[in-house]
Amino acid sequence: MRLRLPSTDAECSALVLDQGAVARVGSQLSSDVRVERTAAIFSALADPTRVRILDALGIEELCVCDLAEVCRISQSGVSHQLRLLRDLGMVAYRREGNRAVYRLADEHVLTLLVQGLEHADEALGGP
Amino acid sequence: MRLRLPSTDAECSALVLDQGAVARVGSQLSSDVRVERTAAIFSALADPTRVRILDALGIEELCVCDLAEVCRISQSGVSHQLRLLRDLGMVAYRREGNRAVYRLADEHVLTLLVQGLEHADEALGGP
DNA sequence: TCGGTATATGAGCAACCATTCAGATAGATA
DNA sequence: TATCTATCTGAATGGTTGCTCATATACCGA
Repeated sequence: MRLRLPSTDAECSALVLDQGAVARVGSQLSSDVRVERTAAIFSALADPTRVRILDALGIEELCVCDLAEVCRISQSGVSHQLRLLRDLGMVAYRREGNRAVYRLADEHVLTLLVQGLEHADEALGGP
Repeated sequence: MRLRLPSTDAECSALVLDQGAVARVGSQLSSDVRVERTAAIFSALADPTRVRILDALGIEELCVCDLAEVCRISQSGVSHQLRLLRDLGMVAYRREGNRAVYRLADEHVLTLLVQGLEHADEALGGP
């Protein structure tokens, strides 16, 4: 019993070496939506500017202009990134006169970020 | 006292609204290397194929060919991604005859992955 | 040594993305 | 109302990247 039709990829003629393992793993593997949503979450943290934005908001809430200063990119650039983070529910904001004051949406975001930062520290002695 | 020279960006004329906040955050912000290393780690998890690879290896170790089957891409594609993950120290492998059997490098990788997966589950009821 | 098989690597391509520029929108002040 | 400021948004662009094809390397059995 084969798990899929022959690939269009010419090189994969043998298809599977250990059918048992493939079946076991295949049945326990996360669903496509779950995998894609996870990748999307990590994608949000996969850019230095966004990491800096979230790191900054983890310290205290800031308006767009000040975020631009802290992140050393244009205000427009920050705004684009903030929209992305907003759409993903990672940051929230309130209007205060002209300003839009942004903050982290919840603790969970900070937890994930901090774990990444710590992981980065550990990688110091790595290859 | 201004924190930097006037930006090349035409629109950011005011530069900073709350100098105090910018100074406070700027002094506590993570260093550039730390931020970039963190983004690099998250980048490794920012692709559905790599999430699938790590998720699969979190269940049991697999050879390249079987990983290709599980991830439904070509063997070459998996090999490229595995090299990336290897260079980042996220997976390790042993040779077994012709095969290269891959496994997760350490627990920390799985922890990070699982947190992302759980975060993805929570986002179900989101916007 | 000679095929056959498993993996790795390089080139090329199509898609995506982060940034900036230019302009639009909205609130504050006069 | 008019003006200034803060933010947002669309378009254009340079750079990155994930994939496949083609090929190279390495290991095994005959």
